[in-house]
Formats: sequence, structure tokens, C-alpha cells
Amino acid sequence: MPELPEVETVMRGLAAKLEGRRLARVVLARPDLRWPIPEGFVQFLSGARVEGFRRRGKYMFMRLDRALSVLIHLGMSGRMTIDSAPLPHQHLTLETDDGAIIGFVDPRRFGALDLVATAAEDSHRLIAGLGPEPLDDAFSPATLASALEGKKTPIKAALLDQSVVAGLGNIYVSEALFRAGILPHRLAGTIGRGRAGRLVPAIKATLTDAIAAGGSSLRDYVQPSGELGYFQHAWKVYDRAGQPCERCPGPAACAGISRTVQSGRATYFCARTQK
DNA sequence: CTTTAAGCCTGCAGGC
DNA sequence: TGCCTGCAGGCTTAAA
Repeated sequence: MPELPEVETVMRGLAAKLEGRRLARVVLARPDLRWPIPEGFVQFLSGARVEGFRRRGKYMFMRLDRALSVLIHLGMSGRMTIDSAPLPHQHLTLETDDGAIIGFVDPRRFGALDLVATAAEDSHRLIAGLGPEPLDDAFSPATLASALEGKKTPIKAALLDQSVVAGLGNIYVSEALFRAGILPHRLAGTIGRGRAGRLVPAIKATLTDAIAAGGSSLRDYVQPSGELGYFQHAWKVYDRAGQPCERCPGPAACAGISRTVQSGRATYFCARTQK
């Protein structure tokens, strides 16, 4: 489900409820999600105080006292609930010392839970290979252009590669490429400094706008508060095949939003304004 | 080395 | 109504 804006939104919701609280009760309903959950997971969390949260790409860390962090990945269908009755596929339940109930629900179980020393978060095997944070200043046209240099994959696939930039998924790649006026099929190696100069700001603006809207809600995504994100109403191309492109003057000029499949994933674009 | 395809799981929408 | 197929926000692995 969740790409960077959804993970950021979820993390903020959790932080508001959990920071400074102690985990009074921890219940794990199964020993594994995508991978086994480490031995002693429940014991390490039980009684711990939550110091803070950090996001890296689509991963988040819940930092506990005792120099330990819980790595949380929502995968495709993962979500967090606050003060909700237990739901089907709720694999982890946390209860705080002030009575808040946090649930981790993930029907498809592509998500992950792990423990890592706080000082070693960046060395975790799922984190170590990640590219730059797209909203950091270090993610610039120069760094992106150099990361794409010589790449023979389409730019769409390159931006989905988390080692190029961390946090983009299928929705926001389509949206950012539309915003930048770049065709998803264009080979990454042909982006160069000029187009990267449009693409990087487009990525940052797309993500910033989506975070401000609380992410995109489709299927089962809600903020932990139960509130829906509303960025899905701001999609320009994603899931809009056949609909008019708002940048084009009308049907005479443009056939509307196209949908194709690239490496097994749906891609949406305007064939007239993206090159 | 790089790039593509299959697989992991469940749930849901659409076609028959 | 039920069954079947395809598809879904991610990521890893094996194969090409």
C-alpha cells in the first residue's frame, strides 16, 4: 500500500499517540510476516518507553529506550490502527500505559517487523542499500542525473528502484513523471542534467503535496486515526486511464490519459505532454 | 555487472 | 448466486 507519503502520515499519527508512553502490553498473533519476527520480540517491547520515530524510505523505526528500535514495514496491505477494535489479520497489538491501543494489520503479510540497535538502524539489511531521501537537500538534479547515467531501464523502473531514490512507489512515480513532463518509457540514461532539473523538483513537490493531504486512500488505507488521506483526489494520471488530461486543451488535442504496463506494473501518462 | 520475471499472500471487482 | 481470472500501494530471489 503505502509509499513515502502514507508512511510519513502513519508515522506522525503513531508518534502523536506513542511518544513518551510506555508499552504496557504487547501481543504478537503470529511468529512471522514476510520474514520471521525475531525471538524475544514481545519481551523486548514489553515495558519499554517509546522515545521517538524515524522514517527512512518506506520504512519506519519506533525507537525505544534501551537503545533498541523496532523496524516496521507496511508492505503492500499493511496499516496501523489506533483505538480500533481488533481486526482480521491484526498481527501485533500494543497497549500503552495510558490505555491507547495500537494495531498492526496486514492481510497479505508482505510487511515486516524486526528489531535493530538504534545506533545500527542504517546498517539493517533492508535499509543499507537505500538511495537518498527524496525530500533531503542531498537529493538534487546532479545526484539523480549521476545515479541514472548509463541506465538502460525506463525511467519509471529506475525511480521504483529504491537504491536510486528511497520511498517512491507506483502511484507517485506516475504522478511525478507527469508533473515533470517526462515519458515513463524514456530510458533513464537519457534523462541528463536538464530533465533531472525538472524531475527532482517534481518528485519533491508531489511528495510534499501528498504528505500535506495525509497521503492517498485507496482500498484499505486510512491514517491511524481512522481519517482518510485525500491525495487520491489530486491524482493527475494514476488510475485515470481514458480521462481527460488537465494540461491538454481537450479531446481534439489529446486522447486523454493512457495506461500501459511496464515490468508488470500499471503506468499512467499523457502521451502528448510527456516526452 | 545489469535487467527482467516470478513469487510471496489475501481480498476484491468484474466477467461469465 | 457462484466460480474464475486478473489485479492491487512492495520487495526479494532466481534466471536471463
